[in-house]
Amino acid sequence: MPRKKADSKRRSGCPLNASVEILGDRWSLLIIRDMMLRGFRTYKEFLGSYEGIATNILADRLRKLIAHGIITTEKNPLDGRKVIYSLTPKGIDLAPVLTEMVLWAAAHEDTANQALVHEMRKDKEKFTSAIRQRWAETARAPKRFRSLRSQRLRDVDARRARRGQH
Amino acid sequence: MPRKKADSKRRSGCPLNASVEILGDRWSLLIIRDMMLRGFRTYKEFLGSYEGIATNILADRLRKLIAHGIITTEKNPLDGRKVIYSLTPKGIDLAPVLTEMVLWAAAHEDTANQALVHEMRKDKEKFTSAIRQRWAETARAPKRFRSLRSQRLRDVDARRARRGQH
DNA sequence: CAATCTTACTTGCAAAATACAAGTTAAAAT
DNA sequence: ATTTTAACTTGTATTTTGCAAGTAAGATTG
Repeated sequence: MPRKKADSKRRSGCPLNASVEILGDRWSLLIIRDMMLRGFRTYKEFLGSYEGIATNILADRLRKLIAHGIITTEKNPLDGRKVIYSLTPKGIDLAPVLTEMVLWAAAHEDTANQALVHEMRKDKEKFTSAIRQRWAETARAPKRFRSLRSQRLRDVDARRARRGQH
Repeated sequence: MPRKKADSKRRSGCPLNASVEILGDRWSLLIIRDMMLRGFRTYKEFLGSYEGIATNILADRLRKLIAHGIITTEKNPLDGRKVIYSLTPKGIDLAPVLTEMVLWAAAHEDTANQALVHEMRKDKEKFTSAIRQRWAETARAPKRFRSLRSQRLRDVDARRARRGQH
């Protein structure tokens, strides 16, 4: 079974064209950014992101990212409503692409988040390997239990806080 | 006069969002690839590129790339019909972005052009600085005369060849 | 345990972007 | 003087996007 498969409808075999066909829209990379940098894992979190993606577009993009093997889903066993989205190795490999796009815009456009940019610029390698590190700790199977447990604790806290506000 | 200017309509200040709003479509980066890697400079060359961009879309993308300061135009003084498109420093700074996108797709998708990919993978820095080098030689003002002269000679050759075919 | 929330979606429709075909205009070549 | 070429523009159909309003399954609350 081949791990790579040619998309028969592709306009050309150029690797840049492949990237552009998969990632070349106004939302896909922002979703990946939210997963990679902000640790977002649920539909609701993506919906709440600052840029304000529409719910139908979000559903469509998630579907496409899954189809391209960039993310995967699993159910949260502690709350059957929640779907947990995770980056695959292919997805986490987009870290250098994101990094270069951030650095380019930071150099040539008027943008915010200079702290992030400085960290990236200081040592790209270090930055992307730190991303990988966190991903390996939270998203991969071996340590899943810890991850789910801390998620559950956070949920309990959130509920308690909400009650407190009413 | 500030070299960077905030786009008031931007969805967020995140640098990745800026990149995605400027470059996030199916054609812009392909045009930049053709300029950077294939040395394309004219409308007709872009139109003839393998992926087959539609003429109205091409005109629109070129206009937007100019508006964003990524490319510039000048008239070819030897042929008043021709417009010469060039990458600006901001445009050539996209080389690392292109490189990472190519390497990502080459690693995870079924793509062609393995020679290019190997060269990129062997030494990214070397590759992007070679791109810069060529750009500095052909696109910048100081050596323009040589560039235009060789263009004229190529035109003459092309005409001679066409006549030969009839 | 019935009513109410939450979460992750889907559906319908208007507006915008894209693609395709067919012009148009200015300059160059014949 | 006529034809060709280069760089576009102008319709128009199709596709994609965005917005508002559902819906269904599961969890929480009184």
